[in-house]
Amino acid sequence: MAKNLLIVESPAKAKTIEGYLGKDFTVKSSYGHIRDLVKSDDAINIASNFEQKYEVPADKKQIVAELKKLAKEAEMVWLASDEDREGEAISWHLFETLGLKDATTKRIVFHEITKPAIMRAIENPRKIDYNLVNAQQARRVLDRLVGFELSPVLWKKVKPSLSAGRVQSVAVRLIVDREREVNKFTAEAAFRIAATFGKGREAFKAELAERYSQQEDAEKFLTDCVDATFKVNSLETKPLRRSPAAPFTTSTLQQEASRKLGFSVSRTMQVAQKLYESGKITYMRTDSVNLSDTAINAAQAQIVRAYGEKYHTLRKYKTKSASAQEAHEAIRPTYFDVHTVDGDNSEKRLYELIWKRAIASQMSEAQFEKTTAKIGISTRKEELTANGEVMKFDGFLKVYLESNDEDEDNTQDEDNAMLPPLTVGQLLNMNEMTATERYSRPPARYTEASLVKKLEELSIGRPSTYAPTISTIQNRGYVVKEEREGRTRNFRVLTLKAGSITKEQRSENTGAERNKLFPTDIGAVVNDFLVQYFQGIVDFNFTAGVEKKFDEIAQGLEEWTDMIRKFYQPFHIEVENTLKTADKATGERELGVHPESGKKISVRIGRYGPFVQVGENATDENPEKPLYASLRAGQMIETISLDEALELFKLPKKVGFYEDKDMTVAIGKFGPYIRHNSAFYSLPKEIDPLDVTEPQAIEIIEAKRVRDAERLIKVFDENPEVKILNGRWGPYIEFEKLNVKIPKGKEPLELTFDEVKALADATPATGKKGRFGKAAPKAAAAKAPAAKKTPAKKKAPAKKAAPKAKK
DNA sequence: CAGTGAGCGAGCTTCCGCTTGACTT
Repeated sequence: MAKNLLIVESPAKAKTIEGYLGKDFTVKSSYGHIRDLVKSDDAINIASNFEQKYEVPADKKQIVAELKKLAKEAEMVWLASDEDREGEAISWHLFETLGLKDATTKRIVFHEITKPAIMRAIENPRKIDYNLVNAQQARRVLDRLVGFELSPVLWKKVKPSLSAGRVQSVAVRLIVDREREVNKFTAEAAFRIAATFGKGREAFKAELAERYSQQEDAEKFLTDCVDATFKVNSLETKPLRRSPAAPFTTSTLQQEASRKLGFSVSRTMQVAQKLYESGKITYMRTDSVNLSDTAINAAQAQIVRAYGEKYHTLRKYKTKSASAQEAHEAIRPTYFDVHTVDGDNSEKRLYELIWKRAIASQMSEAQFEKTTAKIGISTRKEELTANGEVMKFDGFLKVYLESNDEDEDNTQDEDNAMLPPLTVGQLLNMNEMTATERYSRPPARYTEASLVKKLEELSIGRPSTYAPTISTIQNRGYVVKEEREGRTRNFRVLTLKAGSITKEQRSENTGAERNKLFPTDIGAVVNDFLVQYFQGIVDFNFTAGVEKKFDEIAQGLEEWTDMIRKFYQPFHIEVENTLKTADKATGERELGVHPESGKKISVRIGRYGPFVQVGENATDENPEKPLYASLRAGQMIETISLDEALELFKLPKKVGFYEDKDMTVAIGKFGPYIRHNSAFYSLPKEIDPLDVTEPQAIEIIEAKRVRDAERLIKVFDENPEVKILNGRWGPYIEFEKLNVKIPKGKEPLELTFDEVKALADATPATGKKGRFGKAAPKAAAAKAPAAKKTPAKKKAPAKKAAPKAKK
């Protein structure tokens, strides 16, 4: 039996440390927090000084039991959870729950998992820091009070099952605000003048700083240049240096993996977790840019060996973020001499990114020489500017270049091309000059990763919660991650070449979006409600403010219950007042009146989502019912126009008659469809649902029947609900409601009913509730539909069309 | 899976931060 039990938070960490410490130590993991506030409303007794009721959740019972047993047998228990607020609280919960004794318990901390760091920690034990624990309790209690008092207000005033919280509600607000900025934005066009000079490889480009909003002015400029001579007025050369970025934190890793690899933040974390568990990288949930001395030395050795001494520069990075708690190192490879790893493609690519970024962070600056040439025009006082950049030393760029969110913007291309040798006074031959109309761009919508960046800047959320927060706001239906098609827009180009000016109109696609976050109507309504009644909570500085208080508590300068009381009393009064006085929020907006009937047309949120209503609600005096139509995907209450709303009432519409039944056309969740004899037939994209003719509709129905017939391979006489079908991935068995795979090598047509039944019995039922069914039966019904919206599953329906079309 | 848009009012929903599995396509 080991004399010492050492408890850390993560099992992977436990394994590593066990290797450092030898036989006298058993190292175990608590798997994070082992206790939490009870789920019910009596978790915090407000009248009794915010006394909390904690419990060990079901999935932690086993761990706690094991730790308890080991603790009893050990001579000394070492609590080695992280050195931050949450970590200190974990140690305290362990102390309380395991029934530890002061005399046989030691608290130790380290910021890096290296042997010297661990040994140093063991030589310098301390006691649990109760100020820090109190700061965590304040954080926990505040979040619970906010979340569990605000959410029920939303259930009453907006819709059941909604949620609000210190972090998620601000995240939604950022997205709603940004969407409104984009909607408000009007693009302004201006002509940019650019010219090319020189021949072949010596050709270069120069631009005019001024922009012309009027075409006449741009044209005048070009006309003036027809007979002008061009001369180098001045040349300036100056050195330019670029430094590498700091090694990754959780937030910067998520951003770069999104930009460079196209990963969602949750994918990044899943892949990083795998790399961490297999010992390839250090811990992936960190806000620190610090590297251990061991790491710095190892990186240096790698760089010197691979690239030479002059490529190495020792650098120590300081974390910018004020809220950083720095319990870990930056994310880096465990061993710098491992350049690539085994595993699937995403693991390889993410590892490579982490390796390069960490190595580059210890490399020398890149050096450039930037040349600026001003070119005079004999007929105008303005000058053209040409920039050229020559790299003198690549430095860290040998391995890594950080990208930024504006990389897609290629309007400024070739900005750092090379210039040919030039001299002041030199006359230049102009090849071509253009005046191109360019539009200003609206602020960019958030991606998952740029939202994380913004939240981190506001000190909202922690490395362990960025990815879950982004899932939450999508699962609640406040936000959707979507593609949007752009529209074409014309722009004018004037070209001066060989002494004459030509004008042409070109077109570009604008406003197209990929994987951007859009607010939904419910997101906007909830946000506006919270902004109106709970300004203080959704204020962007709310978290920063309470964090300051938590710090004071951690330093022992303030009593945590005092702080919470000062917050809670006014907050709770606001909650009560809002419940009493606020109207139900539906986001209702009046669009105008119907051009023919003169009836009022309005949009609002109903039980099944946003819809348009024509006419007033029925009353005793006026029993006529209003007309309703749901908004379509991509339409919003805030932006829908009267014409678009009227358009929605053109469907469903009768198309004709076939086999003694009506055919109607409408648009559903999965696009336009024809309905005939209570069956549905999807409309191909090329056909506008408003223009479908009777023969077209019949053709579509017949085609679907043929496909269905081809799909059916065999029906069993024993049970007509058992069939062999041809699916997207070949033949499969449909056994009542269950889909069953056919084992390889079996001929589908030769299967007997008994064989099929045996296969079906061996196939576990897949019901959507299955996953939540056991652990949280109550949550199953509510969560199953929400889960459908997860982005990972979106791909399937999109691809479905392809194989079908081929036939 | 694709019509709906009221209410007799049961019983439910919900927060943020620490950690990993165990699920399916």
